[in-house]
Amino acid sequence: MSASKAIEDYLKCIYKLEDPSQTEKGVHTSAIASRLNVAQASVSNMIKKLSDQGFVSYEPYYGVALTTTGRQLALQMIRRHRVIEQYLVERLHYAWDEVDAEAEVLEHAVSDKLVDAMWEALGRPTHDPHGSPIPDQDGIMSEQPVKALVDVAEGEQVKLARIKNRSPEELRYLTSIGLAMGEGLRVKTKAPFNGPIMLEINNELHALDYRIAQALMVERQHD
Amino acid sequence: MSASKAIEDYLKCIYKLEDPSQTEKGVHTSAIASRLNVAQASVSNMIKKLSDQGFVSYEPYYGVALTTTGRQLALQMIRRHRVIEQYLVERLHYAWDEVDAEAEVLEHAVSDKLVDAMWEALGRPTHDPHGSPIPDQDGIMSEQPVKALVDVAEGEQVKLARIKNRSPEELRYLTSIGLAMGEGLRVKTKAPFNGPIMLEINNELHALDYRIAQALMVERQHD
DNA sequence: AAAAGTATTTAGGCTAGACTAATTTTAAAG
DNA sequence: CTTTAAAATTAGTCTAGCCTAAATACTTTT
Ligand SMILES: [Mn+2]
Ligand SMILES: [Mn+2]
Ligand SMILES: [Mn+2]
Ligand SMILES: [Mn+2]
Repeated sequence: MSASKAIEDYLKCIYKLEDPSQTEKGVHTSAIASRLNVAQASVSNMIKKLSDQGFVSYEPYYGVALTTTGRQLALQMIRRHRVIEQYLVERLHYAWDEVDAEAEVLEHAVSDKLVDAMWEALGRPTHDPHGSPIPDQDGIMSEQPVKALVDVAEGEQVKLARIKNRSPEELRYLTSIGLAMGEGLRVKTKAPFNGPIMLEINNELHALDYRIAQALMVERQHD
Repeated sequence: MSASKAIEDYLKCIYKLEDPSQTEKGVHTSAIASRLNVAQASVSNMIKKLSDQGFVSYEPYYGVALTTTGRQLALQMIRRHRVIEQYLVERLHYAWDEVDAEAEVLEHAVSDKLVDAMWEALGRPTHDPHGSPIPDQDGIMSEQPVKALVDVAEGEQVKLARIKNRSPEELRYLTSIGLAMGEGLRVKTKAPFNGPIMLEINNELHALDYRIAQALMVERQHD
């Protein structure tokens, strides 16, 4: 009996919520509920099941944490998702704002064999169309040392390395101002109070909202 | 609200059962139950739902027939299934006995956009890896005038045009005796009482079981 | 035309996942 | 150290699909 679509999405969600924080507290059920757009009661229910099946450890009123098994399954799903995204862009002419919705469904339907066939056909890619790393067959994923655009100092020249944003509308907006993976940009000014960030892209000036900038990860431009 | 996986499979199943017979009676619920491996009561239930949603017309104790809407959806699913099969063989090195299981799941997960992208990438193929015709975007499917191998007269030379069989084991067996799509063969003798059929393939003689031969469709060899 | 045999439907249950409303627990504020 | 607010759990429903067992309705045989 393999994991259901629901279980797969919950594990993926928990993985993404526990990753960045590194706080000693577990993932809150409310965070899961809001990310998956389900009621908190539904999460409580599902967490109990995930715990019974050994995918998470759980302390009521405290938080959830993936077990080794759970993390493996989560990484397998992330691999599936990202390989599919990359394949759609590389081989079937999808745009980077179209792949996430398709992958979100397909990830539950493809076999391991198919994922590996796509991965091999692409030449074992290491990153998806948004710059996120693709775990290998053993679930090992290299996290690149990139930093958030909002932390870049004024005047610095960087290039776009990763976009942690799945909204098609926002992705299209970024395209429209000339941003694409690997594209160079310079931070001109940063308004206070988490205000807009002025960017120079292709000799054009653009004001980028702080919330959007938070999802953009950059690395120093190799001269 | 689009059709569920279950509904899609039921419609596809009904389509295939009503196609060959051309009897004036509808499709029997027992036939659906045995083909889908579910209990008859489950079929009764689902038929009621399909009828409510306008996919089939239904006369209790008589039979089921697809409506125009139902047939359209069924043909869309068949298109999806066969495009996926062909894509897996042509682009991802699948063997013809491996594609059906994968397609049976994927057909419920792919978008129309993806199916069309695969179809275009392949150059708008007209047939799947087993020789079955692929409906076009409007659901129009050309039925080729082939005949069953069991109806071929002794001595006749024909070529394999289609295999109505999804069992990986039997498909591999056919491969092992030298049969592939388009492969030429000659019927040497046909044993009585639906007995084995002796075939000459590549100058080798093979005895083929009648039940397997029923699924093989052939056309006259173009000299 | 009645009896026996099939085919089909009905009745009643089960599991997975979701929801709302009500309650309980923990955290934050005064 | 209370009071209040927020977070999480429990209780009770719902829908989709499936199941088994029992009751009907056709069909065939005698
Ligand atoms: Mn998903
Ligand atoms: Mn992505
Ligand atoms: Mn299917
Ligand atoms: Mn096929």
